[in-house]
Amino acid sequence: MTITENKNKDIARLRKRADFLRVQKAIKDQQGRKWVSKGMIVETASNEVGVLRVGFTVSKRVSKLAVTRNRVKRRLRAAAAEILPLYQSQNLDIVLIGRVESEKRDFSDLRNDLIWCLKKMNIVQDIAS
RNA sequence: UCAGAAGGUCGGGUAAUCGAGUUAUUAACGAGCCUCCUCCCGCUUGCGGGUUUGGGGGCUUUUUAUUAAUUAGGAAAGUCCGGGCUUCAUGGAAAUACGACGCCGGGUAACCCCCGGGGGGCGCGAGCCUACGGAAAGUGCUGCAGAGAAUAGACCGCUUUUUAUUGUUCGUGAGAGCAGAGCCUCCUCCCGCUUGCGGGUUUGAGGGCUUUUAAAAAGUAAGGGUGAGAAGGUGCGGUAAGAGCGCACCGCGUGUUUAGUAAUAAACAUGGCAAGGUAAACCCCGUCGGAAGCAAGAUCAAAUAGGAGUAGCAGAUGAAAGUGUUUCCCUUUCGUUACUCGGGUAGAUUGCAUGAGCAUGUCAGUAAUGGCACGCCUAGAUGAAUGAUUACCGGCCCUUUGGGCUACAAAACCCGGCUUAUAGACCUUCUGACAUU
Repeated sequence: MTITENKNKDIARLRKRADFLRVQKAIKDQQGRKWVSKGMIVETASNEVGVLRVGFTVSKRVSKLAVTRNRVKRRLRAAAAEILPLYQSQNLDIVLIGRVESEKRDFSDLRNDLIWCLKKMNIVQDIAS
């Protein structure tokens, strides 16, 4: 409703291959964290930018069809757009990795998967309604 | 009505909430440039200048916001052909390799594409399929079956000759009994004259052989059988049986004429007739072909390494390069002097959306297509937008208070094609069968 809420909607995106590789390396070095749920895999690592950034990875392992991969990516993006603005102040890089179930899973379950993963990694202490 | 054939169109819709890219408009804050007034300085006193003061106007632009428009395909796919575009090269001659293509004519920027025609094959038909030059240039391969599979071949069968054997009846069988016809021979009979020989539409009697079967030799490629394929097909003649051995028609080869731009077709004449298939096996013949690709390339540029470009001069006996390879000719470079300055990775910008473009009309053409007129601008991303969620509606199917299905598949420099995938819906023309009038 207010101006501040509108500003919070905009989440920075990870777009360079180097950024993705940095998150992977952080997890390998025990600096970052990774949690697997039925609908997606969530990887996190802290960054120096000071704001929350998110990236999406859907490989050909999910589906050989480009149509399906695009749809999975869009659903993940829609879920992230609903949840992540609430935690925008944390300086984290988050990578969401699509799975085979991501396409057919109910959208509400997909949303709960994201919250559950974040909670398990102690990023979110209280589940906001 | 049912079953088909050809061509074409479409391939979900509405609403609500939330959201993305591009373009344009407007506004705000900031930045840059230009300009006017003011201010300051100089002396040439109406001109020049400004690290200066204050204000106005215009243009460009980052970010944010508002509003509006627009945003996946018929195949966007496979990346199989043909081009545009870009860079590297770019001289002449000869030999040779590699690849693609292959009936004829036309269309096109071009094609392995399209259209029209011809030949061949399939279908009752509408129509469909066709990699469709050469197998008497050579080499290779050719399973199984079959007597024989490529300088053909004799298994069965048919025919002739020779040898051996019998047909029928009875009998389980071994075997026993018994006939007819033909031919040969001896005796008899008759005739002739050469008087012991010759002959017989003749009489009678006896004996032997064949007809039945088997074997051998020879002939035979018509028949059976095998096969995808067995030396053209059908009929008549012919023959011991057969055979293009002869003839007629069909097929095939050759030649001529006619029709056609041509592929080819038809007619006539002529040859008795060539010897399996495979060239999507090598190959032969003919035609064509530089290479790499938007991660091409261009611009701006943190970093890193030391050169890069232009012009002049010199030039050997040598080395290298000249785009498939080799050879020859030819050319250039490798040296030095002078001048100039950037270089180029990460990253950014560009290439990047007006094009062999689309729609309508008209004219030419059987058509593909082309000419003309008028109108339109229609995705442009780059970890990659073109959507997410919910509800309702629509369509099809079923066992119908309900359930199921709703496809294939997403631009990545751009066009022209091909190929493959596709739930379902619709339109036009045509064919066959049945029924009714």
